[in-house]
Amino acid sequence: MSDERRKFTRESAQQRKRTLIEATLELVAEKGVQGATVRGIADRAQVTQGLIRHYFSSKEELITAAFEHHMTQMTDLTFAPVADVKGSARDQLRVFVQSSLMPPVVDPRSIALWAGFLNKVQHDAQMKETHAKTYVQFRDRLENLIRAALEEAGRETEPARLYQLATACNALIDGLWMEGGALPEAFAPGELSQIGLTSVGAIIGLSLEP
Amino acid sequence: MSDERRKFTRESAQQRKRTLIEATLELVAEKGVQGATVRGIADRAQVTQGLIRHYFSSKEELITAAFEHHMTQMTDLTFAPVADVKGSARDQLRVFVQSSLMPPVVDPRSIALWAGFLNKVQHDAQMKETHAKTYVQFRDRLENLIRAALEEAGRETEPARLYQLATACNALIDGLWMEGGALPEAFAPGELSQIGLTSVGAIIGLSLEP
DNA sequence: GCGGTAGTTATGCAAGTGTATAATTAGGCC
DNA sequence: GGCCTAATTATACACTTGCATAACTACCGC
Repeated sequence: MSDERRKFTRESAQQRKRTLIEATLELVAEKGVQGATVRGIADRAQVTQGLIRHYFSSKEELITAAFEHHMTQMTDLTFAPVADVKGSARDQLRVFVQSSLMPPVVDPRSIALWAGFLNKVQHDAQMKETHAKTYVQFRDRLENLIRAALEEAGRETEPARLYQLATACNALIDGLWMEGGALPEAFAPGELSQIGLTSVGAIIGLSLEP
Repeated sequence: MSDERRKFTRESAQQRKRTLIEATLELVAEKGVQGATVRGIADRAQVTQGLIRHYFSSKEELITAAFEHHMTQMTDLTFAPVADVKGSARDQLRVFVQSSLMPPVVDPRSIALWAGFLNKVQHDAQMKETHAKTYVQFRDRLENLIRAALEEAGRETEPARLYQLATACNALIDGLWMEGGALPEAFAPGELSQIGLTSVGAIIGLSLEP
């Protein structure tokens, strides 16, 4: 009697979409966008493939939704820790750099997702916009933190210079993030944060170490 | 008379393999590894798909060969410019940083390839090794250049500190490389090199600007 | 010129792909 | 408790995929 019709429970649209998106992200991280097949996603989410079409009009739409969900989550993850800091601007900058270079932000899965989505990002206008927006958001936040920390130390900085500093620090953080995710075993816990703090401090000329 | 058998010319194994590998790299950059189908690669190389099997026992093998070819080429591209520099160690470091942040090293295609191959790199032992080796090679070269430049300036540096400096500069370069490739329109020509030079100089405490 | 061989093309196949649609059934509502 | 509808499953289809194998032909050595 193995050919009984599968039992199921109804779920809210929100809940189901979320489950499907999370299954999608898992598979994209593991096998890339093309490797994340409709059937694979359905299996992972413990539903049948037809249900995907019920919530998303195409695989394309599901992928886009998953990408947006992931980007939002990454932004939240990096911005949340600094929101709790009540200390000086320098402390806020320090926490921002540190938390950007620790799990769960630094994670092989994050890198895999970034890489998995990149092709789509370069071809799909909507995803490209989401990507650019997230980048600018991160960079601007960093620039503001740097400006505040420098002002606090009594150092006025002209905008062009500030832009350069933020771009450099952003690249440094991204590079460490990438290396930490791509070669996880190459770095001890806390090592990336340590290097990040020292180097951002050197770039902007203001020590961030306690 | 459209059903005539296709005309062809015989080529050396080396030449054919190279053509196939280059077609593969183009397609992986455009659509990722899964999107680079055997038929698509054959089309791009202007041969029929059966020929691929004649030179590579599987798609897997072709992908691996293409990856290795690409990594070798990237390494050559970054190391060649500095080999021509006869000046001081500081000059060599300067040229290394500059050329790593200019075309053809900085290129949307390079990023797309990096991203396209990443999944395979994380799952395939041979590709993982090639990747790690290339990373270490680049990092060590950078470390040696930094050490030489600092020594030249009369500054001895302990190994642990040197390791940190090299890792940080490496991350900075990688981050700028990534951003330049992923958001090409966001940077003016020469801007990445400029930011790279200033920031590497700040990190190691030795100005690289002429 | 002229075979012969290996480089190349053509064809076929089973498995997997996204999408469409019909058939069921869970669970809220009266 | 028994409908009724929307959530879910099941099935089908046309197409693509990597791989295998048979058929052909360009070109080297004689």
